[in-house]
Amino acid sequence: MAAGINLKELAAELKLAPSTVSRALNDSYEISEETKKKVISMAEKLNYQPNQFARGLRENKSKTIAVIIPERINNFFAQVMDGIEEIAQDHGYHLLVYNTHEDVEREKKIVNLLLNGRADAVVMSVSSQTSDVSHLEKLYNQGLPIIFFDRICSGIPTTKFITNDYQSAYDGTKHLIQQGCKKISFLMISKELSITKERYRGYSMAVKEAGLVEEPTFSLNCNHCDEENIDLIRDMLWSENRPDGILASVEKLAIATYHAVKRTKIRIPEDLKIISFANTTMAGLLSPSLTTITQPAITIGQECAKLLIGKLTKPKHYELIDQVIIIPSKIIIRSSTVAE
Amino acid sequence: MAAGINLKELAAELKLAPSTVSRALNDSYEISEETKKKVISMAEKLNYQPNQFARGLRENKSKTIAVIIPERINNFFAQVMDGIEEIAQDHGYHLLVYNTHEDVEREKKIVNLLLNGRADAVVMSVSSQTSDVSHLEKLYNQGLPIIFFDRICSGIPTTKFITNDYQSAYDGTKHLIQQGCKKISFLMISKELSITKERYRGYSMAVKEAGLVEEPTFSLNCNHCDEENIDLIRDMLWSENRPDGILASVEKLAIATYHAVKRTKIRIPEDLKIISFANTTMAGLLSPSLTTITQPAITIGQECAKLLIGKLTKPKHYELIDQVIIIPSKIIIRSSTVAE
DNA sequence: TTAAAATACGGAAACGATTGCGAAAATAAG
DNA sequence: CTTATTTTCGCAATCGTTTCCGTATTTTAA
Repeated sequence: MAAGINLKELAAELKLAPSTVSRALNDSYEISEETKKKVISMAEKLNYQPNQFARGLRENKSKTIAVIIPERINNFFAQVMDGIEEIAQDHGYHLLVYNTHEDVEREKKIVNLLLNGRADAVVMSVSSQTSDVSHLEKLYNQGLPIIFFDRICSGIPTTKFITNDYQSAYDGTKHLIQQGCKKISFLMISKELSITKERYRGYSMAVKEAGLVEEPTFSLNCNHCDEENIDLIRDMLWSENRPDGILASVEKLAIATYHAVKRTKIRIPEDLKIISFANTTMAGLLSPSLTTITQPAITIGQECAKLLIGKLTKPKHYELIDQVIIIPSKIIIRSSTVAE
Repeated sequence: MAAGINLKELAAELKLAPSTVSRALNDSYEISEETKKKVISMAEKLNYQPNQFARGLRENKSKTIAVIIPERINNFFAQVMDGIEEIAQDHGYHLLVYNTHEDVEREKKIVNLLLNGRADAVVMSVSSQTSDVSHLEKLYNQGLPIIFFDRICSGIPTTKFITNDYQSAYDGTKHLIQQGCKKISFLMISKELSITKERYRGYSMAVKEAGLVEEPTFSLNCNHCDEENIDLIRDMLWSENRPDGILASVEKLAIATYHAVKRTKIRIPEDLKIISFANTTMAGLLSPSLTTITQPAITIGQECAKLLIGKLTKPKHYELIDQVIIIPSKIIIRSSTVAE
């Protein structure tokens, strides 16, 4: 256990007071250049690393951001985190990452663990089960800066980053209609989710505008069990009045649809066209390749981190005002919606 | 900024000494049951949260594990992290996550940041560029428990978790041979990586045993740029003496191969068979579906965390001895290696 | 009844960094 | 040469816990 050297020992080595050494390392104007150089070189030589507990206790800052996501095996969230991490690393911030597995109870536990100063701020996307938000209010009321992305929580007055969910769902649905779809199904994982509501609005509007009927059975509320979802979708595809187009509001439901279709004789895109919100790099390799609404995930992560770190480092210049910032998605048309 | 209450304030509220309250909350034998109850109920009422900096400073423990991975947009690493997190959460540990992006310089910086007690232990998989391991030795010499998984670092005398890389590569190659392949290519991302060496050994052995020639040009050393990899593979597939089988040592190279094949008239599996180490859930949906060597990622994560937390909480019962623990992979045969 | 031991709690010193304040030493001004 | 000012640095308090002591009270043993 070759524990690192501490400030007092370093000071003793230099025959200086700890306060002087501290100031020298923090580049205080009170210390001469000469002394600073000596201190810094000695610190490097002895590989001095300031104890972050002592510093945190004194400054009440952890230089850490907590990121809470509902699932990890998902390119969208992975990309967002890469974006957050990039900016965070640039500013010397560390990332504490938590996966709620779409479970609101886990989410509550995790949020409670964040009440003791372990993180200076929180970036999160709520679980699909989250409707009661009292745990998030508690966090907010503690004064901890918090930002939501994608699956936002409108009840908390802070800044949120999303994509143009309404518009892109509208555009995606319209694309299906232009390709000849008459009976379009909307696949979702939870009615509670902000993204579900917005994307459904866009879908619904496009359907209405086209004068099509919106069958209630076409709005399929799936869950987080892949196998069950496949069965649900397959049942819908086997039914008398089956859809000829699908808008999947999340990637996993498009994947489930592909699996479901494999168990039928339905052909994509001839019998069924499908478009999905998705960030997978494999969209182009599926059979047929999947038309996607792709979210600017990395950018979202970067913007979240920029704003949050701005708020943490220059509180006077940055304000987490109650607003929703929209970064548009891109529709990438592939074979799953276009008959050859 | 409704800051939480601290121990002293809680003690004042209870008209007790801070030391007594601390002991009561930590269930010390020195405190009467009656007092304990009072203290605990008051602590809950006032929502007291012990300051983790003060505690960390005093105990020199952060209850945090650092996880360092080379990429995040990768199901294998995502699953490993889910496994680690599951066990960590059960034991009250938090996860600090870092992505090196396969960049050894970033890896060094990150490792250096971990020298100040921010984490109690480290779980990592090295970057593909890592050959000099002095930064990891420094970490080890500091006495910080460290465990490697998958891409291990044999120079550090600690416990490592891997899958049966040699055996599964051998089996995978043999499977290709049984399916009629005569000219098998081995795709890798870095010669330095432990997994590359082992998987290559298995491949090479199977090729030799079958009496086949191992063309030097068939061992393709790719990099981390997807586009370049696609070009490299396509060039190989366009060459006079092109392979009729491919063993991809990592998932992204199988994906790159599929992309490359799309730009040729080569048919899978008729003209080219392919098997790959991969953990994607979409293997079955690719066209044709991809035969994979799938690693027990979640289990690997769980085992890493179990051992590490055991070492941290009961140092006498757990030892991070210099050994490699093997958890076998599973070969899942799909259409990419089997002619119909 | 008295000494010894167990019980229950308080006081104060750590842990390692930062920083307000004061005091030397060096320099400038008169 | 004296006084004022600046530069440079040390002392000590502080952040919130935990824990080593010490002490008062109660219980047990003799």
